[in-house]
Amino acid sequence: MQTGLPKFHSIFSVDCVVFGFEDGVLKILLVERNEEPFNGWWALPGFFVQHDEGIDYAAERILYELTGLRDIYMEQLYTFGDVNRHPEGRVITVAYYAMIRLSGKNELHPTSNIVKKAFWHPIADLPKLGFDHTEIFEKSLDKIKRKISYQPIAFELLPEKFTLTQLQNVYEAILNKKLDKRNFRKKMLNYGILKELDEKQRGVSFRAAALYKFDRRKYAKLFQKELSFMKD
Amino acid sequence: MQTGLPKFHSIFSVDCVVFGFEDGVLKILLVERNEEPFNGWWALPGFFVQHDEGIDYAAERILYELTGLRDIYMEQLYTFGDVNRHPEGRVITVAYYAMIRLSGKNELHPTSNIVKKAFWHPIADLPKLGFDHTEIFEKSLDKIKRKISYQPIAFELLPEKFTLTQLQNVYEAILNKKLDKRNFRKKMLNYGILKELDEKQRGVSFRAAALYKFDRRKYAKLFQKELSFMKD
DNA sequence: ACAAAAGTGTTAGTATTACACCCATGA
DNA sequence: TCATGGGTGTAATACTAACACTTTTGT
Repeated sequence: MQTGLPKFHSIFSVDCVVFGFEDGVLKILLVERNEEPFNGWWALPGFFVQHDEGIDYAAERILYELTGLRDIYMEQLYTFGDVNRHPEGRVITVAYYAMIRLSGKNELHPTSNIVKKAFWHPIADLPKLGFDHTEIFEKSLDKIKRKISYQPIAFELLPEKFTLTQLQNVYEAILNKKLDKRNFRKKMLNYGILKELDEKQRGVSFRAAALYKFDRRKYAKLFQKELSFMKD
Repeated sequence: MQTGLPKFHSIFSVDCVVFGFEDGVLKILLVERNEEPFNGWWALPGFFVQHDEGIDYAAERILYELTGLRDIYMEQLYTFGDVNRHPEGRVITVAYYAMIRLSGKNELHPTSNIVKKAFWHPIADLPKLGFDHTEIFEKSLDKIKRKISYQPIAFELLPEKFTLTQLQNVYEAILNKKLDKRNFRKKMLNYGILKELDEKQRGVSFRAAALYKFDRRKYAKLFQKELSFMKD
């Protein structure tokens, strides 16, 4: 390294909070660590950033290596830089949050042996996590609670085609409160960003619900990038 | 450094977007650099983080050294980590935004010679800045535009005692649009977080306006940390 | 026929918008 | 007395919140 740059360097990492929605329950992805420190503990998927890769890219790479997941919605959350957050030295971490459609069985295939396995865990009763990962998770949850009210991120957790009840369930899981069914539907449909399909739900033992798609084109047109969802 | 930490290290820095409000105009703090790269250019105040200091602390220290400012409202904004954002090597930067009361003449006293001087510049016609600082500034402006609608950050830019018109001017400067005077006042007073003082504005050559204070106590009580300001 | 979830409207209350004139003060 | 900004109210509209029953379907 050259000229004016200082001699003291630091290590930095990324950690990912990956949200998934399954069985009406909001979950995040955890890994069981296979390395010191916190060997055998559960933690968020995360690892060191290479010297020659951008941090956004690193976040995607690391998530892929630790879980086999790729091409999912991901945003930077916050950077945690307390001096003592890593027991073995100064490591600054850039946290990301991500959302994924859990379609039945997404198999998780870590390709790295720094973790023993990866698995989904409901956010309701998270165990104690290694490092400051509990704090990171909490911050990510706050973030999506706010974000879901002005950006259409709920759709990232649902399959392409979904029912209004499923959509409401996502909102309820993230906001952690019940919403009124009639008001919810009225509001959602009013935005004009859902397209009702000719298709109906299949394989249920009761009245089949109409299926909808999120209409990205209409969304982009109507609100150039933003809208006010769900004050409820 | 020990055990499992990798050999590749990186350098990181903090950069600060400091907002001030003066003569009805929103300004940010710039420095004239006295070092390569971008020697002689204007840029955001920023510098490298020490190996043994937390990043929040580093942000405060660096702002103080480059400007003489201390104890001001400051929040982390975003981390910029493209590989090539710094021309001399890999430098990841954590950006902060800050707000300060500009009471007449805040003298700026850099105590470090890595900058020639520090000065306030209106955001309306910012020059080209060094590094990716223009991008950082834009992100910070987006952030406060949003934040001012749900957190009482406008008060950070005003003196302890202010008039409703001054407060409205802050909103207008940040949102970059005119607001209706009657509606603004009604709304603000309705929140119940302003305390009207017995005092009036002095030294003006027209009808003196009533002075108000932001009532932090009431604010904290009413809304445990949040409220919805100004959809206007 | 029954269990389970889908689907549907109205009303009351609250918040938002648009809009224009008189008032108090210092020069 | 004039110039300057301070201060004020109302009506129309849009949004939010609360609330319960009928319909459809598969078993």
